[in-house]
Amino acid sequence: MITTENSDALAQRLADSGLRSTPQRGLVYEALLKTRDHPTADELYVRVKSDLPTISLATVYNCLETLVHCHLVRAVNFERGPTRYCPNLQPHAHFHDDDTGETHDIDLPASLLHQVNAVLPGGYHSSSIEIIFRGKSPHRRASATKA
Amino acid sequence: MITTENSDALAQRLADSGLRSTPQRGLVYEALLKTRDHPTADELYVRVKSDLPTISLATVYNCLETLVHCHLVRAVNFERGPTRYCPNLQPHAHFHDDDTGETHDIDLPASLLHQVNAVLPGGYHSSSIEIIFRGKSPHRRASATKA
DNA sequence: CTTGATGTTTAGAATGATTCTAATTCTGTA
DNA sequence: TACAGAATTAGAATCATTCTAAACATCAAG
Repeated sequence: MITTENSDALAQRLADSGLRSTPQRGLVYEALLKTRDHPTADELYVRVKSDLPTISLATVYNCLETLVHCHLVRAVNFERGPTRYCPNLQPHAHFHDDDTGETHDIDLPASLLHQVNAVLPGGYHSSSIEIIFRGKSPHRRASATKA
Repeated sequence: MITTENSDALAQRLADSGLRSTPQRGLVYEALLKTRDHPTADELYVRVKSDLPTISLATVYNCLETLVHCHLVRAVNFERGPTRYCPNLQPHAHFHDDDTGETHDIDLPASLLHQVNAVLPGGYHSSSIEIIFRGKSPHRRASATKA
């Protein structure tokens, strides 16, 4: 599963960001490519440890951060930090402003939800759909307000 | 902002679930309705404390869990638990199987992403879109596999 | 109106993922 | 070879959340 292609891609992407190619980074990436599941840092740590017993959990975290930064890997965890709550029960998406950290509600027409739901292959039944945007929102004032 | 309507709705929903209406639950709900932001449990704790100084953080968590359970409040935090990583760079959504805990990739046509993006009001610019489904997926085998 | 049974709240301890720190090791280049 | 910056490491620290056990409140039955 680890191919010269993948190794090269990794080395190339790292170089693009001015970063070094290291065994640890290679192994973490390799371990990730080897499976179709969505492992946690801890699970990867266990898997990589058999090849490189001296690797530390912190390094696995570091490598993952690097891989995400190089756009070779996607972090499938949506919000870092504490859970937030809202009393808005209408179907809506959330927009996270990268600059201010604010979360805004975005109304979602029912028709769009149907269309999104329609991409599910047969046999899948969703009880909820969560849509999160991330980016820049229009500022009302010069200074940022909270959350 | 706290109206008889809201109080009644709360009492009603609680009753529907066989739960009691308590000052703590009322205050947490009220505090949540009072603002359009998306407060954390900790922020709500601070706000509610001025009305009921003896309330504890654990109670705020409990009340929020109750409100979510009664469908009066939505928890805007997507994944509890550790971050997961995937090397699939194609645009795709994630489907969380409620039964097995597995995460499956769902392909997303570019056209759908454009449509989703189109719901953003003017001035919003998203750099990423995350779509998470939750529900039941078709089982291949009788027993569940991991993650 | 007493007595349970059960539901709630509370403070503080425990958990668990992640990040930080400071020391060590490595690598590429002068 | 030797230095500077990058990377790794182990372990401590952080922080949101959950757990625990005890105290409290409330309702229904006698």
